[in-house]
Amino acid sequence: MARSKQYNESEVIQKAMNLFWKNGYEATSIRMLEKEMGINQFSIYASFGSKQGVFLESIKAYKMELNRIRGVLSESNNGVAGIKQFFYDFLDFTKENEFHKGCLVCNTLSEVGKGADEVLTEELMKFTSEIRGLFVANLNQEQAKTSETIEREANFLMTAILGLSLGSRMLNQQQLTDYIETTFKSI
Amino acid sequence: MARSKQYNESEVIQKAMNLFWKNGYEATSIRMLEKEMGINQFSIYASFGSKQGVFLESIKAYKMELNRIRGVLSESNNGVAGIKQFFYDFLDFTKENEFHKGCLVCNTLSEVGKGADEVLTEELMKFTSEIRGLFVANLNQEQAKTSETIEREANFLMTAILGLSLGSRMLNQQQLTDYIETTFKSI
DNA sequence: CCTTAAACTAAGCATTTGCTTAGGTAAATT
DNA sequence: AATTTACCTAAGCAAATGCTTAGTTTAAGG
Repeated sequence: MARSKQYNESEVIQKAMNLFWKNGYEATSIRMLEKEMGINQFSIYASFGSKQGVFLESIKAYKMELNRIRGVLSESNNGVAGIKQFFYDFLDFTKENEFHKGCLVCNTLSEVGKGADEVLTEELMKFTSEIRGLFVANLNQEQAKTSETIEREANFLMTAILGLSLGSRMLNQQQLTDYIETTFKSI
Repeated sequence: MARSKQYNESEVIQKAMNLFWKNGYEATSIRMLEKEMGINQFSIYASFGSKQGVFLESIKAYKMELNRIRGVLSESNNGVAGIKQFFYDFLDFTKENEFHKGCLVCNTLSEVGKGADEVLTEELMKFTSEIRGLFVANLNQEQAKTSETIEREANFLMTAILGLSLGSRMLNQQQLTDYIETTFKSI
Protein backbone atom coordinates (compact mmCIF):
# COMPACT_ATOMS: atom_id res chain seq x y z
CA MET A 1 0.00 0.00 0.00
CA ALA A 2 2.99 2.29 0.11
CA ARG A 3 6.23 3.15 -1.48
CA SER A 4 8.98 0.53 -1.56
CA LYS A 5 12.68 1.03 -0.80
CA GLN A 6 14.72 2.59 -3.60
CA TYR A 7 17.85 0.72 -2.54
CA ASN A 8 18.93 -2.84 -1.92
CA GLU A 9 20.04 -3.32 1.68
CA SER A 10 22.73 -5.87 0.98
CA GLU A 11 24.12 -3.76 -1.83
CA VAL A 12 24.52 -0.69 0.35
CA ILE A 13 25.98 -2.78 3.19
CA GLN A 14 28.60 -4.06 0.79
CA LYS A 15 29.66 -0.47 0.20
CA ALA A 16 29.58 0.33 3.93
CA MET A 17 31.72 -2.71 4.63
CA ASN A 18 34.39 -1.54 2.20
CA LEU A 19 34.47 1.88 3.83
CA PHE A 20 34.80 0.42 7.34
CA TRP A 21 37.46 -1.92 6.04
CA LYS A 22 39.51 0.90 4.58
CA ASN A 23 39.12 3.43 7.39
CA GLY A 24 38.26 1.58 10.58
CA TYR A 25 35.14 1.90 12.70
CA GLU A 26 35.57 5.23 14.50
CA ALA A 27 37.15 7.00 11.54
CA THR A 28 34.14 6.19 9.36
CA SER A 29 31.46 8.81 9.97
CA ILE A 30 27.78 8.71 9.14
CA ARG A 31 28.37 11.44 6.55
CA MET A 32 30.96 9.29 4.82
CA LEU A 33 28.63 6.31 4.93
CA GLU A 34 25.87 8.46 3.43
CA LYS A 35 28.01 9.32 0.43
CA GLU A 36 29.45 5.85 -0.06
CA MET A 37 26.18 4.00 0.40
CA GLY A 38 24.40 6.54 -1.79
CA ILE A 39 21.44 6.93 0.56
CA ASN A 40 20.35 9.49 3.12
CA GLN A 41 21.02 9.30 6.85
CA PHE A 42 17.34 8.80 7.46
CA SER A 43 17.41 5.68 5.32
CA ILE A 44 20.51 4.39 7.06
CA TYR A 45 18.85 4.73 10.45
CA ALA A 46 15.56 3.34 9.17
CA SER A 47 17.26 0.22 7.85
CA PHE A 48 19.99 -0.39 10.42
CA GLY A 49 19.12 1.56 13.55
CA SER A 50 22.51 2.97 14.36
CA LYS A 51 26.08 3.25 13.16
CA GLN A 52 26.85 0.08 15.09
CA GLY A 53 23.92 -1.58 13.36
CA VAL A 54 25.46 -0.78 10.00
CA PHE A 55 28.76 -2.14 11.25
CA LEU A 56 27.33 -5.41 12.55
CA GLU A 57 25.71 -6.00 9.17
CA SER A 58 29.02 -5.15 7.53
CA ILE A 59 30.72 -7.83 9.62
CA LYS A 60 28.17 -10.35 8.41
CA ALA A 61 28.79 -9.30 4.83
CA TYR A 62 32.51 -9.60 5.48
CA LYS A 63 32.09 -13.17 6.65
CA MET A 64 30.17 -14.00 3.52
CA GLU A 65 32.93 -12.48 1.44
CA LEU A 66 35.54 -14.46 3.35
CA ASN A 67 33.62 -17.66 2.72
CA ARG A 68 35.27 -17.69 -0.66
CA ILE A 69 38.62 -18.65 0.87
CA ARG A 70 37.21 -20.24 4.00
CA GLY A 71 35.42 -22.72 1.80
CA VAL A 72 38.65 -23.74 0.12
CA LEU A 73 40.18 -24.47 3.50
CA SER A 74 37.23 -26.35 4.91
CA GLU A 75 36.99 -28.55 1.82
CA SER A 76 40.70 -29.26 1.71
CA ASN A 77 41.93 -32.54 3.15
CA ASN A 78 45.67 -32.05 2.91
CA GLY A 79 46.31 -30.99 6.52
CA VAL A 80 48.93 -28.34 7.13
CA ALA A 81 49.42 -27.67 3.42
CA GLY A 82 45.79 -26.54 3.23
CA ILE A 83 46.30 -24.14 6.12
CA LYS A 84 49.39 -22.69 4.50
CA GLN A 85 47.41 -22.15 1.32
CA PHE A 86 44.78 -20.37 3.43
CA PHE A 87 47.45 -17.97 4.72
CA TYR A 88 48.38 -17.05 1.17
CA ASP A 89 44.75 -16.80 0.14
CA PHE A 90 44.09 -14.60 3.15
CA LEU A 91 46.94 -12.29 2.20
CA ASP A 92 45.56 -11.99 -1.28
CA PHE A 93 42.09 -11.40 0.11
CA THR A 94 43.22 -8.34 2.06
CA LYS A 95 44.90 -6.77 -0.95
CA GLU A 96 43.44 -3.78 -2.75
CA ASN A 97 45.40 -2.35 -5.65
CA GLU A 98 48.90 -3.16 -4.46
CA PHE A 99 48.12 -2.24 -0.83
CA HIS A 100 46.79 -4.39 1.97
CA LYS A 101 44.04 -3.26 4.31
CA GLY A 102 44.24 -6.20 6.69
CA CYS A 103 41.35 -8.24 8.00
CA LEU A 104 38.27 -6.22 8.93
CA VAL A 105 37.68 -8.33 12.04
CA CYS A 106 41.33 -8.19 13.18
CA ASN A 107 41.49 -4.46 12.54
CA THR A 108 38.36 -3.90 14.59
CA LEU A 109 39.52 -6.15 17.42
CA SER A 110 42.66 -4.07 17.57
CA GLU A 111 40.79 -0.79 17.42
CA VAL A 112 38.07 -1.36 20.00
CA GLY A 113 40.15 -3.45 22.38
CA LYS A 114 38.75 -4.35 25.74
CA GLY A 115 36.42 -1.38 26.17
CA ALA A 116 34.14 -2.40 23.34
CA ASP A 117 30.44 -3.02 23.25
CA GLU A 118 29.63 -6.58 24.32
CA VAL A 119 27.51 -7.46 21.30
CA LEU A 120 30.26 -6.33 18.98
CA THR A 121 33.04 -8.14 20.84
CA GLU A 122 30.96 -11.32 20.91
CA GLU A 123 30.52 -11.19 17.15
CA LEU A 124 34.21 -10.62 16.55
CA MET A 125 35.39 -13.35 18.91
CA LYS A 126 32.97 -15.83 17.39
CA PHE A 127 34.65 -15.17 14.10
CA THR A 128 38.14 -15.93 15.39
CA SER A 129 37.07 -19.19 16.99
CA GLU A 130 35.42 -20.27 13.76
CA ILE A 131 38.75 -19.82 11.99
CA ARG A 132 40.48 -21.69 14.79
CA GLY A 133 37.99 -24.52 14.29
CA LEU A 134 38.98 -24.83 10.65
CA PHE A 135 42.63 -25.04 11.65
CA VAL A 136 41.86 -27.82 14.14
CA ALA A 137 39.99 -29.77 11.48
CA ASN A 138 42.93 -29.64 9.09
CA LEU A 139 45.49 -30.39 11.80
CA ASN A 140 43.50 -33.52 12.61
CA GLN A 141 44.18 -34.74 9.10
CA GLU A 142 47.81 -35.20 10.10
CA GLN A 143 48.16 -38.69 11.56
CA ALA A 144 51.29 -37.98 13.56
CA LYS A 145 49.84 -35.22 15.72
CA THR A 146 48.56 -35.78 19.26
CA SER A 147 45.55 -33.80 20.48
CA GLU A 148 47.79 -31.68 22.73
CA THR A 149 49.94 -30.78 19.75
CA ILE A 150 46.86 -29.89 17.76
CA GLU A 151 45.52 -27.55 20.46
CA ARG A 152 48.88 -25.86 20.81
CA GLU A 153 49.34 -25.45 17.09
CA ALA A 154 45.82 -24.14 16.64
CA ASN A 155 46.54 -21.43 19.21
CA PHE A 156 49.74 -20.68 17.37
CA LEU A 157 48.06 -20.41 13.99
CA MET A 158 45.24 -18.23 15.26
CA THR A 159 47.72 -15.73 16.65
CA ALA A 160 49.84 -16.02 13.52
CA ILE A 161 46.89 -14.92 11.42
CA LEU A 162 46.50 -11.85 13.61
CA GLY A 163 50.15 -11.04 12.98
CA LEU A 164 49.73 -11.57 9.25
CA SER A 165 46.72 -9.26 9.17
CA LEU A 166 48.51 -6.49 11.05
CA GLY A 167 51.78 -7.07 9.21
CA SER A 168 50.09 -6.98 5.81
CA ARG A 169 49.25 -3.34 6.37
CA MET A 170 52.79 -2.16 6.82
CA LEU A 171 55.28 -4.73 5.50
CA ASN A 172 56.41 -5.54 1.99
CA GLN A 173 55.74 -8.69 0.01
CA GLN A 174 59.13 -10.25 0.74
CA GLN A 175 58.68 -9.80 4.49
CA LEU A 176 55.21 -11.30 4.37
CA THR A 177 56.35 -14.29 2.32
CA ASP A 178 59.24 -14.84 4.73
CA TYR A 179 56.75 -14.74 7.56
CA ILE A 180 54.43 -17.37 6.10
CA GLU A 181 57.23 -19.65 4.99
CA THR A 182 58.93 -19.60 8.38
CA THR A 183 55.63 -20.02 10.19
CA PHE A 184 55.06 -23.32 8.42
CA LYS A 185 58.53 -24.59 9.11
CA SER A 186 57.54 -25.07 12.74
CA ILE A 187 54.44 -27.24 12.44
CA MET B 1 62.50 37.28 35.42
CA ALA B 2 59.22 35.46 35.34
CA ARG B 3 57.30 32.58 36.72
CA SER B 4 58.57 29.03 36.19
CA LYS B 5 56.55 25.95 35.20
CA GLN B 6 54.57 24.34 37.96
CA TYR B 7 54.91 20.90 36.35
CA ASN B 8 57.65 18.61 35.13
CA GLU B 9 57.29 17.93 31.42
CA SER B 10 58.59 14.37 31.48
CA GLU B 11 56.35 13.53 34.43
CA VAL B 12 53.19 14.70 32.65
CA ILE B 13 54.25 12.94 29.43
CA GLN B 14 54.56 9.72 31.38
CA LYS B 15 50.91 10.08 32.37
CA ALA B 16 49.88 11.00 28.84
CA MET B 17 51.69 7.95 27.50
CA ASN B 18 49.77 5.65 29.81
CA LEU B 19 46.48 7.16 28.69
CA PHE B 20 47.35 6.78 25.00
CA TRP B 21 48.50 3.25 25.68
CA LYS B 22 45.25 2.29 27.35
CA ASN B 23 42.84 4.06 24.97
CA GLY B 24 44.58 4.56 21.65
CA TYR B 25 45.37 7.81 19.88
CA GLU B 26 42.01 8.98 18.56
CA ALA B 27 40.02 7.85 21.58
CA THR B 28 42.18 9.95 23.88
CA SER B 29 40.84 13.51 23.89
CA ILE B 30 42.53 16.70 25.02
CA ARG B 31 40.05 16.89 27.92
CA MET B 32 41.09 13.44 29.08
CA LEU B 33 44.74 14.39 28.76
CA GLU B 34 44.07 17.54 30.79
CA LYS B 35 42.70 15.50 33.67
CA GLU B 36 45.30 12.75 33.56
CA MET B 37 48.28 15.05 33.12
CA GLY B 38 46.89 17.37 35.79
CA ILE B 39 47.51 20.54 33.80
CA ASN B 40 45.38 22.88 31.73
CA GLN B 41 44.95 22.73 27.97
CA PHE B 42 46.85 25.97 27.64
CA SER B 43 49.87 24.39 29.31
CA ILE B 44 49.62 21.31 27.12
CA TYR B 45 49.67 23.42 23.98
CA ALA B 46 52.39 25.68 25.37
CA SER B 47 54.64 22.71 26.06
CA PHE B 48 53.86 20.34 23.20
CA GLY B 49 52.14 22.37 20.48
CA SER B 50 49.42 19.94 19.57
CA LYS B 51 47.81 16.64 20.46
CA GLN B 52 50.19 14.96 18.05
CA GLY B 53 53.07 16.73 19.77
CA VAL B 54 52.01 15.17 23.06
CA PHE B 55 51.79 11.82 21.34
CA LEU B 56 55.22 12.01 19.72
CA GLU B 57 56.73 12.77 23.13
CA SER B 58 54.75 9.85 24.54
CA ILE B 59 56.29 7.54 21.96
CA LYS B 60 59.75 8.71 23.01
CA ALA B 61 58.87 8.05 26.64
CA TYR B 62 57.57 4.64 25.61
CA LYS B 63 60.86 3.78 23.97
CA MET B 64 62.70 4.75 27.13
CA GLU B 65 60.38 2.54 29.12
CA LEU B 66 60.93 -0.33 26.72
CA ASN B 67 64.68 0.07 27.05
CA ARG B 68 64.37 -1.95 30.22
CA ILE B 69 63.71 -5.15 28.24
CA ARG B 70 65.43 -4.03 25.07
CA GLY B 71 68.66 -3.70 27.05
CA VAL B 72 68.39 -7.29 28.23
CA LEU B 73 68.11 -8.46 24.64
CA SER B 74 70.91 -6.31 23.25
CA GLU B 75 73.28 -7.42 26.01
CA SER B 76 72.43 -11.09 25.66
CA ASN B 77 74.76 -13.29 23.63
CA ASN B 78 72.82 -16.51 23.58
CA GLY B 79 71.26 -16.14 20.14
CA VAL B 80 67.72 -17.41 19.66
CA ALA B 81 67.26 -18.12 23.37
CA GLY B 82 67.71 -14.42 24.09
CA ILE B 83 65.07 -13.51 21.53
CA LYS B 84 62.66 -15.99 23.03
CA GLN B 85 63.26 -14.43 26.44
CA PHE B 86 62.50 -11.04 24.87
CA PHE B 87 59.13 -12.35 23.69
CA TYR B 88 58.24 -13.35 27.24
CA ASP B 89 59.59 -10.08 28.65
CA PHE B 90 57.58 -8.19 26.07
CA LEU B 91 54.43 -10.03 27.06
CA ASP B 92 55.04 -9.15 30.69
CA PHE B 93 55.78 -5.57 29.72
CA THR B 94 52.35 -5.10 28.13
CA LYS B 95 50.54 -6.47 31.16
CA GLU B 96 48.60 -4.22 33.50
CA ASN B 97 46.77 -5.87 36.39
CA GLU B 98 45.95 -9.19 34.77
CA PHE B 99 45.10 -7.60 31.39
CA HIS B 100 47.33 -6.79 28.45
CA LYS B 101 47.21 -3.52 26.60
CA GLY B 102 49.57 -4.52 23.80
CA CYS B 103 52.47 -2.50 22.49
CA LEU B 104 51.80 1.23 22.15
CA VAL B 105 53.66 1.38 18.84
CA CYS B 106 51.94 -1.70 17.38
CA ASN B 107 48.56 -0.47 18.55
CA THR B 108 49.13 2.88 16.90
CA LEU B 109 50.43 1.34 13.68
CA SER B 110 47.25 -0.66 13.55
CA GLU B 111 45.05 2.32 14.33
CA VAL B 112 46.43 4.92 11.98
CA GLY B 113 47.25 2.56 9.12
CA LYS B 114 48.33 3.97 5.80
CA GLY B 115 46.58 7.31 6.01
CA ALA B 116 48.67 8.58 8.90
CA ASP B 117 50.76 11.70 9.23
CA GLU B 118 54.21 11.17 7.73
CA VAL B 119 56.16 12.32 10.80
CA LEU B 120 54.23 9.92 12.99
CA THR B 121 54.57 6.95 10.63
CA GLU B 122 58.29 7.62 10.29
CA GLU B 123 58.72 7.52 14.06
CA LEU B 124 56.75 4.30 14.39
CA MET B 125 58.50 2.50 11.56
CA LYS B 126 61.90 3.52 12.93
CA PHE B 127 60.92 1.77 16.11
CA THR B 128 60.07 -1.52 14.39
CA SER B 129 63.32 -1.58 12.42
CA GLU B 130 65.29 -0.99 15.61
CA ILE B 131 63.68 -4.08 17.09
CA ARG B 132 64.41 -5.99 13.90
CA GLY B 133 68.03 -4.93 14.22
CA LEU B 134 68.25 -6.47 17.67
CA PHE B 135 66.85 -9.72 16.29
CA VAL B 136 69.45 -9.76 13.51
CA ALA B 137 72.24 -9.20 16.03
CA ASN B 138 71.16 -12.17 18.12
CA LEU B 139 70.55 -14.40 15.10
CA ASN B 140 74.11 -13.69 14.03
CA GLN B 141 75.29 -15.31 17.24
CA GLU B 142 74.11 -18.63 15.85
CA GLN B 143 77.00 -20.10 13.84
CA ALA B 144 74.90 -22.39 11.69
CA LYS B 145 72.76 -19.68 10.09
CA THR B 146 73.47 -18.19 6.67
CA SER B 147 72.77 -14.53 6.05
CA GLU B 148 69.75 -15.39 3.92
CA THR B 149 68.32 -17.41 6.77
CA ILE B 150 68.95 -14.56 9.18
CA GLU B 151 67.13 -12.05 6.97
CA ARG B 152 64.20 -14.37 6.55
CA GLU B 153 63.95 -15.18 10.24
CA ALA B 154 64.26 -11.53 11.21
CA ASN B 155 61.27 -10.75 9.00
CA PHE B 156 59.45 -13.63 10.62
CA LEU B 157 60.21 -12.51 14.16
CA MET B 158 59.26 -8.90 13.51
CA THR B 159 55.86 -9.96 12.23
CA ALA B 160 55.55 -12.45 15.09
CA ILE B 161 55.98 -9.64 17.61
CA LEU B 162 53.14 -7.77 15.91
CA GLY B 163 50.97 -10.85 16.32
CA LEU B 164 51.96 -11.23 19.95
CA SER B 165 51.09 -7.61 20.66
CA LEU B 166 47.67 -7.87 19.04
CA GLY B 167 47.06 -11.34 20.46
CA SER B 168 47.97 -10.26 23.98
CA ARG B 169 44.96 -7.98 24.04
CA MET B 170 42.41 -10.68 23.43
CA LEU B 171 43.85 -14.14 24.10
CA ASN B 172 44.46 -15.99 27.35
CA GLN B 173 47.78 -16.92 28.90
CA GLN B 174 47.75 -20.49 27.60
CA GLN B 175 47.16 -19.36 24.05
CA LEU B 176 49.95 -16.83 24.26
CA THR B 177 52.40 -19.33 25.73
CA ASP B 178 51.49 -21.82 23.00
CA TYR B 179 52.15 -19.10 20.49
CA ILE B 180 55.61 -18.23 21.76
CA GLU B 181 56.64 -21.85 22.24
CA THR B 182 55.58 -22.86 18.75
CA THR B 183 57.13 -19.76 17.22
CA PHE B 184 60.53 -20.80 18.53
CA LYS B 185 60.20 -24.35 17.33
CA SER B 186 60.64 -23.09 13.78
CA ILE B 187 63.93 -21.21 14.03
C1' DC C 1 59.39 45.74 47.65
C1' DC C 2 58.21 46.51 42.92
C1' DT C 3 58.22 45.46 38.21
C1' DT C 4 57.82 42.20 34.57
C1' DA C 5 57.15 38.40 31.87
C1' DA C 6 55.67 34.03 31.72
C1' DA C 7 52.40 30.52 33.63
C1' DC C 8 47.89 29.70 34.53
C1' DT C 9 42.46 29.81 34.45
C1' DA C 10 38.41 29.48 32.09
C1' DA C 11 35.51 30.80 28.64
C1' DG C 12 34.80 30.38 23.84
C1' DC C 13 35.84 29.31 18.87
C1' DA C 14 34.55 26.64 14.60
C1' DT C 15 33.92 22.03 13.14
C1' DT C 16 32.44 17.40 13.40
C1' DT C 17 30.16 13.75 15.65
C1' DG C 18 25.83 10.43 15.96
C1' DC C 19 21.14 10.91 15.63
C1' DT C 20 16.21 13.13 15.01
C1' DT C 21 12.39 15.37 12.99
C1' DA C 22 9.23 18.11 10.14
C1' DG C 23 7.46 18.19 5.53
C1' DG C 24 7.34 17.11 0.75
C1' DT C 25 7.19 12.85 -2.54
C1' DA C 26 6.06 8.76 -4.77
C1' DA C 27 4.73 3.94 -5.33
C1' DA C 28 1.24 0.35 -4.39
C1' DT C 29 -3.58 -0.86 -3.47
C1' DT C 30 -8.38 0.31 -4.12
C1' DA D 1 -7.30 8.19 -10.82
C1' DA D 2 -7.60 8.76 -5.77
C1' DT D 3 -5.82 7.56 -1.48
C1' DT D 4 -2.73 6.02 1.71
C1' DT D 5 1.37 4.92 3.86
C1' DA D 6 6.00 4.58 4.03
C1' DC D 7 10.11 6.63 1.92
C1' DC D 8 13.25 10.40 1.13
C1' DT D 9 15.24 15.17 1.55
C1' DA D 10 17.30 18.47 4.23
C1' DA D 11 17.55 21.13 8.06
C1' DG D 12 18.68 20.96 12.83
C1' DC D 13 19.85 19.03 17.56
C1' DA D 14 23.05 18.53 21.60
C1' DA D 15 27.46 16.95 22.69
C1' DA D 16 32.31 16.42 21.86
C1' DT D 17 36.37 17.43 19.25
C1' DG D 18 41.10 20.11 18.72
C1' DC D 19 42.65 24.48 19.49
C1' DT D 20 42.75 29.74 20.83
C1' DT D 21 42.49 33.79 23.42
C1' DA D 22 41.38 37.34 26.80
C1' DG D 23 42.29 38.15 31.53
C1' DT D 24 44.35 36.94 36.08
C1' DT D 25 47.96 35.19 39.13
C1' DT D 26 52.51 34.37 40.60
C1' DA D 27 57.27 33.81 41.04
C1' DA D 28 61.84 35.53 39.71
C1' DG D 29 65.18 39.51 39.11
C1' DG D 30 66.31 44.36 39.93
